[in-house]
Amino acid sequence: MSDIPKIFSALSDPTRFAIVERLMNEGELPAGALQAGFDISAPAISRHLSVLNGAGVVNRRVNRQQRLYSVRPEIMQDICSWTMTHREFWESSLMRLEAALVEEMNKK
Amino acid sequence: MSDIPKIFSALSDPTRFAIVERLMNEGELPAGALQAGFDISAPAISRHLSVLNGAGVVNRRVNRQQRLYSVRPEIMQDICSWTMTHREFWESSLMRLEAALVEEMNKK
DNA sequence: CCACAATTTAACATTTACATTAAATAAAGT
DNA sequence: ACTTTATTTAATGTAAATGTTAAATTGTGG
Repeated sequence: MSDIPKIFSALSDPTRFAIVERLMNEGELPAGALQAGFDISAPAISRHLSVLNGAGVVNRRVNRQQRLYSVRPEIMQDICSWTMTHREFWESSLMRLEAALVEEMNKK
Repeated sequence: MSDIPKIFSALSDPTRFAIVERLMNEGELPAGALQAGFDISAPAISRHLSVLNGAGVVNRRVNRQQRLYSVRPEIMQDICSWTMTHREFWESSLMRLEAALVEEMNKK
């Protein structure tokens, strides 16, 4: 299994989170296209991309003088799977909360 | 919707991640019980719990001189929901990857 | 009220994260 | 070869995170 805290660390920065969302919505993009839209320097974006790559969140591909980045879908599946391993906990907890709310309503 | 990067930030620390997993498996626990098992000082654990609480990941409840902590199930649901909003992206991507693998197999 | 137990806050040191500007690298086009 | 384009690496400063020990807080019980 993959290192979930490391993935979360990569996604904990708002800029990196936005980059990943953009890549999922728009597909593979070069570093330059990602810089546009973030009020931040090119080296800063490059570092963020390097962090994402280091955590296995994105892939890097070279095409001419561009570096194209894309989200590794396995990472999203890993996060989803992690929530699922605790699904019994949170689904039953939420049901108890809902039941407690209904109780409250009936009392008043 | 909730602040996913903030939740990820809270869960990016290995100690905090382990605390949250323990709380989900064992249920509500006092700070002291959480300290045991982590080779770290009580104030450090207290700070980690405060960070988790600040991000809305855990709830704090007072009972006698103990502070009891538990995971807020909504947070797990929020993370799960976030992956689901991008499900089309990652499921189709994974299918393409699998198809490409099958192609490779057939060639050889 | 005093002592104990559980936990947090304060003060401090150290490491890590993130931004910037300037310089380096890589690939193409002229 | 020289210039332009795209991106990264280096050097540096500053802010934030994390750990420690010591002191303060909060609640129980003699």
